[in-house]
Amino acid sequence: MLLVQHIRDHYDQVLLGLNKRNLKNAATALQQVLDLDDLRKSAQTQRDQFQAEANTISKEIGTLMKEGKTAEATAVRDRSALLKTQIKELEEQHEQAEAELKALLYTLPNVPFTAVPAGKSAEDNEVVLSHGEIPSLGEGKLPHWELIKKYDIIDFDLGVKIAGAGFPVYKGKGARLQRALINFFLDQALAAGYVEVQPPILVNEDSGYGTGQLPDKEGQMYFANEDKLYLIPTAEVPITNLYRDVLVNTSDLPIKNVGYTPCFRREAGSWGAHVRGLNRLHQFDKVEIVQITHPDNSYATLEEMSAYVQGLLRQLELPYRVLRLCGGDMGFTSAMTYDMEVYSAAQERWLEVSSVSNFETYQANRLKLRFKGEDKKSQLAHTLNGSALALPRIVASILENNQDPDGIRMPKVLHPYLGFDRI
RNA sequence: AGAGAGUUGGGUGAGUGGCUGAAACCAACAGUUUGCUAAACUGUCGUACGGGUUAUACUGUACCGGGGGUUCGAAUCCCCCACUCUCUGCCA
Repeated sequence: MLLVQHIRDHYDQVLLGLNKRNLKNAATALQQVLDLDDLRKSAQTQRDQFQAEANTISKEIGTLMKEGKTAEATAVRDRSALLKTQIKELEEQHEQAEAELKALLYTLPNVPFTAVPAGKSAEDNEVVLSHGEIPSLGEGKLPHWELIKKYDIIDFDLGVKIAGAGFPVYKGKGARLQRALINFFLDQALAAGYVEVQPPILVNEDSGYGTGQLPDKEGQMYFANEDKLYLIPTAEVPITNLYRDVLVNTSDLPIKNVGYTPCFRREAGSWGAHVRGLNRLHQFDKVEIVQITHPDNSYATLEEMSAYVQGLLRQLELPYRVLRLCGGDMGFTSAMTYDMEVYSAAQERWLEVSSVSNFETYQANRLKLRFKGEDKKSQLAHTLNGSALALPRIVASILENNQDPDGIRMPKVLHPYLGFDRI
């Protein structure tokens, strides 16, 4: 959520940023924010004055009663009653302005960082770099949804029986590959200084608001109605919310956490020709890295996290490219995002396997995640996160890129985790 | 799921409807002193939103799990909700 004070102080910059996102009526919305805030303030100032008077009167009455001056006390009481109705009126004004302001702020996305390119869709994203060679497979190359049947390692039909489309069943070497990747990713993160956490995979409403999935993406999360809990779409939600309502010391920063969780996404309305096989699932596994940093360091950290994720892809021997997302394609809460895509050689297309973002104070403001600076004033920290990595599309590209007539070659780094080197 | 108990500042923990933004202790921070360490002593020490100021100072209001009510006045009384703990039940 954007800070009103920030909008006030950097109006032009915020407006420019929101325009970069192609947000309609940005200027109107911002002006409305300021108006509502003014309204809120003036109502509060007046209410506080009346309340102060009422408080004084109450004390007077107490004294008068003690001294037995009942008649005088009753007289003062009338004034108090009048104040009370005025206070109530102003209170309502204040609450309404505040509620409207909050609702409006919830609809405003984060302001893109200056380095974010303008643009409307994925086509306008900027390719920052590419790495690795795109393998040229001969005739008879199979897409991963054929390979998994051929080698009987992932079964979608069984998943349909148990749950529905988009819930695969991993079997035999397929299951082992999942476990190997998870352990490999976790071990790498540990080596890079991340502290592992195993969070709940169902979260309450407050957590959903904390990281911005609510109210923006309400319909995209599975909801356990009986207990009012959401199944997490990403470990970002529970891990970042560990720090909701937390005031940390500057010396505690940066905080680095990594966690493996299954992720659940309803993906309502996003099924089509390009989502066969592992390309899009309702349930998938992901290892997520989260950092909480001092505002001065967050962009250096973003680069560090990007480099870290690229290191994983190199070790897995996958050709990849890094995109800097344009304003129109960036997530609602992000100030800048890098997407990492691997090349899937049978499908002959790039697949997004990681998204690394800096949210600046956007999440921290909702979370009330602050640190005490050297001037002993508390200020909002910056939050970042990234997939490191999401499994299904990694699996898809490993299977497709490494296929040969004799089977599928496994990346070297996984051999110790797998206990085999081919499928 | 049933019954009971509870929820107060960073922590522990007092608190008869006005003298309580809240005792005390601990922690933290600053300082004094004994050669250093330890100890002792003194002081500071919640958050949010306003007013005010170049910035301080100063100042108002709210907050004792959340919401509502009674009252001139609520941490304290009443109602609803959430959560935690204990026992019983169930269970990996």
